[in-house]
Amino acid sequence: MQAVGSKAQSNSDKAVEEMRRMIFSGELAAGSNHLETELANLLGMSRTPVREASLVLENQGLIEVRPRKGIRVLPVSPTDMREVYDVLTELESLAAAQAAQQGYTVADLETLGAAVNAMDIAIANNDLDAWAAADDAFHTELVRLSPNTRIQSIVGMMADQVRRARTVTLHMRETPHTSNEAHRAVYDAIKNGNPETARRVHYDHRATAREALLSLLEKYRLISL
Amino acid sequence: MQAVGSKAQSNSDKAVEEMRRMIFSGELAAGSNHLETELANLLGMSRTPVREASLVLENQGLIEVRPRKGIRVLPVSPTDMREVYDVLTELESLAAAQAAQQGYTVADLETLGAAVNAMDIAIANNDLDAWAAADDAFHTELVRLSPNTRIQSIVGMMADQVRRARTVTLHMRETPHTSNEAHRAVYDAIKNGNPETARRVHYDHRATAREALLSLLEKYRLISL
DNA sequence: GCATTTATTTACGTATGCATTAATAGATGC
DNA sequence: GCATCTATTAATGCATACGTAAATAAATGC
Repeated sequence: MQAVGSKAQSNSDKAVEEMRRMIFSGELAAGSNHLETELANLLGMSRTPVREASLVLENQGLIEVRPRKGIRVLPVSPTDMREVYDVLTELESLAAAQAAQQGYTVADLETLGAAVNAMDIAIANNDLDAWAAADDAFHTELVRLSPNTRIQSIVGMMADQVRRARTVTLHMRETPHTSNEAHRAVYDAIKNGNPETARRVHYDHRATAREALLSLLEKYRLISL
Repeated sequence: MQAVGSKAQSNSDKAVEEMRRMIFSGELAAGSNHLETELANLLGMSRTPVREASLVLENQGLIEVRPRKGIRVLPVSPTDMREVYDVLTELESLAAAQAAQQGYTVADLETLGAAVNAMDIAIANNDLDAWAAADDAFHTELVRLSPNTRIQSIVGMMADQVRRARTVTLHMRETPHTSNEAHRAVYDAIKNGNPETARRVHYDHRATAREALLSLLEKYRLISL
């Protein structure tokens, strides 16, 4: 048998998973360089799976492979964040519109609704980490409700970058109240089968979030994350 | 020294290039399966660079790696094309709007203008292949004029899929006159610094192209390309 | 002392070997 | 004749070895 969550994976898969985790946790800091041999030792495997993992992570935009300089964890600049948010804004809005068009039942929307509620509770408890987790869940579920699998994978990659930036910025800003209203409005629009409302509300929400983040980065002079 | 175009590349790079070429030319047919050893022999190298190339092409959505079944060239279905066009529609429209906002001079827009003219000439000569090449050039240059590098790479990947479908459909349809008018209108909107016009015209253009392609695929019962 | 050349180190790219294990063929029982 | 079990085949995942070339250090000339 095989555990539900994951497991039974190759070393190459484990290397991808571990390196991702280390990048997000900061164990592999942004801008830092690491030789293949170093990572291989660190992960207890040979260079081969590390090389394969590097290719995957490079394609995902998390690292850069520079022969003889090492594998470099890509720093995220304000410009990067603007690019990422611009893509997210367009594609998630379309996903929201398409989700609204699908004619989902309330049962289908359970996960999305749960995420909205979780965000409200997290705000009430002033628990920013729980809020971030619920926010992630909302956006993940939103694109999952779109039939477009390409949007799902692209948004997934862009969301990684947002996640990296958020580990730095999460506790710098005001508690995100208005954001929750937007999420609930998007949820309602999908539930009520109103594609254009869903699209517009989500679009504005992401555009607002983008500007809030960028001014935060500027305020704290965060030119590299 | 090093040739301008490419060269001085590793076997791994060559494998990516060659396999891409073979996929687009049909030498590696959609749906076909190929073992690592087979491709290695074909390309005159060992399995190692072929494996690395496979990972890259898998991330680009051109193939699927199925252990012991072989490397499978992914067929493109009408659903895939709809997904691809939906993403292209959103992101290229944003690129067009951003390009219009940049305040480019006519000199900056030379390549884009040349592509528009080339399309007109190709239509006049009834040369569909030249038209397709110019169309590619237009869309590539359009996103290059946007400052968003992520849009560039995502659109590049999606455009690959369009290219694959077009090798089949190009000679099936009517000569694309109206498409040229749209391209010129987008060019003009960018030149005149009119972001919203650029966005809207391009959006409608892509949406129209999508529907035209999908009805063509349906008409000829092309469920897999 | 500084620049330039030469020697050394070492990280990478690739080939190769091997254990593992999935897939297939063959054998056995009913 | 069909299902089930066993044996064989072979493709993969990974470790390892090695030649090559880049980066660094050392040496030489000026």
